[in-house]
Amino acid sequence: MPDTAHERIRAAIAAVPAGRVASYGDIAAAAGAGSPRYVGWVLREDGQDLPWHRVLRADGTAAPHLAERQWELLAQEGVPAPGGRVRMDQWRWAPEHTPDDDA
DNA sequence: AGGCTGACGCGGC
DNA sequence: CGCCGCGCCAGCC
Repeated sequence: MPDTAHERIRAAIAAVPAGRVASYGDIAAAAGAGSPRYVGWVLREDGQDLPWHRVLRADGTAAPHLAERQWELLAQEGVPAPGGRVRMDQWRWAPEHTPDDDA
């Protein structure tokens, strides 16, 4: 189990299966990052080798400069983004149990 | 040391 | 539907 939030975030993103998506907030929560911004920071620095295209905003939209690329990659996994927006209520990756099962 | 920014999220107007 | 501010963590100026 990674010590730094940086690694936990990378692990959380890598844990998202193909054909499913997760929001920055989901990743942050699953990794215990505390802030969704931290997720974006990690992806910018160390996300080139991660399935970053499976990470979307909470409302199902994507970052402007990556959107075109993101929809393309997601489409290849079978995730459609009609109107530049993925149906989070349908494609959002649902963890089977609570992430921080420390208790 | 202080202040701004960013692949965000949410409430308020 | 849009714009606004605040909180969040870390980095950069």
